[in-house]
Amino acid sequence: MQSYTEENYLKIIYHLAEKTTNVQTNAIAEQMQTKPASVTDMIKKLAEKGLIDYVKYQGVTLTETGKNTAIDIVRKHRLWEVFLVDKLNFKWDEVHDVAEELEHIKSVELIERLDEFLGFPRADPHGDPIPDKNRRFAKTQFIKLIELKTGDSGTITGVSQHSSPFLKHLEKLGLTLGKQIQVSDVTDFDGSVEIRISDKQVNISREVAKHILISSNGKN
Amino acid sequence: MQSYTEENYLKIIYHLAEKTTNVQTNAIAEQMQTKPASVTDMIKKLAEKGLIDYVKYQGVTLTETGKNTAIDIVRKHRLWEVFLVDKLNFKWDEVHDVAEELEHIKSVELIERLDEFLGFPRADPHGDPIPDKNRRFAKTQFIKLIELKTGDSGTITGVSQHSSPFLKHLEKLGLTLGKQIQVSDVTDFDGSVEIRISDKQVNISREVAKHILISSNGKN
DNA sequence: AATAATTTTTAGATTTACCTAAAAATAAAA
DNA sequence: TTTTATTTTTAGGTAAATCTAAAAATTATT
Repeated sequence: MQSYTEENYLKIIYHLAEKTTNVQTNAIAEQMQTKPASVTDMIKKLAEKGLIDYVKYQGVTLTETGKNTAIDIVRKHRLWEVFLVDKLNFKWDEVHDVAEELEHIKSVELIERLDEFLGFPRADPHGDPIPDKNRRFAKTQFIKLIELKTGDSGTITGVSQHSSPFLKHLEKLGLTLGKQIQVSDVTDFDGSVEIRISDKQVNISREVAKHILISSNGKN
Repeated sequence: MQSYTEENYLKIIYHLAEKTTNVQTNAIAEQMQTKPASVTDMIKKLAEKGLIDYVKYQGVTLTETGKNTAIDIVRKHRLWEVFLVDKLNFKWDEVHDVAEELEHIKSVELIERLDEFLGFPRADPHGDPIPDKNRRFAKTQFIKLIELKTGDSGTITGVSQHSSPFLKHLEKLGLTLGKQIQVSDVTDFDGSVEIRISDKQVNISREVAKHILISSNGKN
């Protein structure tokens, strides 16, 4: 049985491990909004509990057990987000903080029933995949909007940034999940992308385009 | 902003205060499953924060602020119980522990939307009243089944014991909320009560009858 | 009212998750 | 390959919530 804090460490290590194999102390500290010294304390403890492998100065990796725990938390977080949006009519930019709390509720039964109640959703309101109860993720084939060439089209199926300002911005532009888009131009000057969506033309910055995930309908 | 633990203290003091005006250290300790010495520490802290009035050796009472906080927690607890039973098909004897965790989720918006989603229920699955967002309880007029005389009838509208064995027992006997009953006999010997429910006769012990709450249809 | 029993508080420790400041190890630059 | 910069760890300490054991206050009993 882990504490709230331990669970947060595992979750953060899990997410960091999606980018780098050996997760560093400073990276964890930044995500946890704490100091590196505190992280060292905690990772020692997690290592003792067999949740991570830890070699001094070399960063950490999750053990099987640690990874399972992390995936369970991710699953809970995303299911609660679906609940908040689908059932309680929260907007996609309002759900993160609440889900951050709800993800620590311990009952297994609760999550299985919630999953069923929600119709076994495979993605959360931001398009992130929801692992099933056996911790298996549906295969998803995302491509970043920024990687599309002029003429390419696809469907918006996710975002890789969950900050409220970013999501509100997308919403204002009509760039929500499920929308069909086509790249009509890529500006040489600043790399901003001109896209067609529902017969309108919108221009988005490179920075925005980097965080929109597209399931491609194939090139041109 | 209170900690999880502080909230539990306030909630427990609130419930104890329904029976006695000055809530004693030992009583709190028992409910909190902790030691009196720990309680003394905590009530000092709560008193400093202005959540309770505390005179050494004289027990505590909730201040206005403390009471409000406690009612908010009770409201959350009961709304979540309704959610678990009505939406996720939990049984009434399975919801307490999970609701005990859920009641500490902080978002006000969440609770208001949950309340609406559930259709603004006025009682939880055990018949306990749910305060509205202004902390007002619906007036309820309960009478204990044990207080009914032979011939009296009424509707089961609550229970004053939430333990799983007790609730399972009631369910087996068909004594669930909303059921119409009539007292057909009270045994002199052991005080057990014979009742008629849906044309069946069931006999319940004094102990059980004490914890069933009836909204009376008037005497005889 | 004096004694006994109970309740409550104090004193001093422990554990968890933090912190700062300084030392040690590793990585990058001259 | 030294020197410098960065990262990480150690050492020592703090605050929250708990504990045990003993002292003090209150309540009950003779």
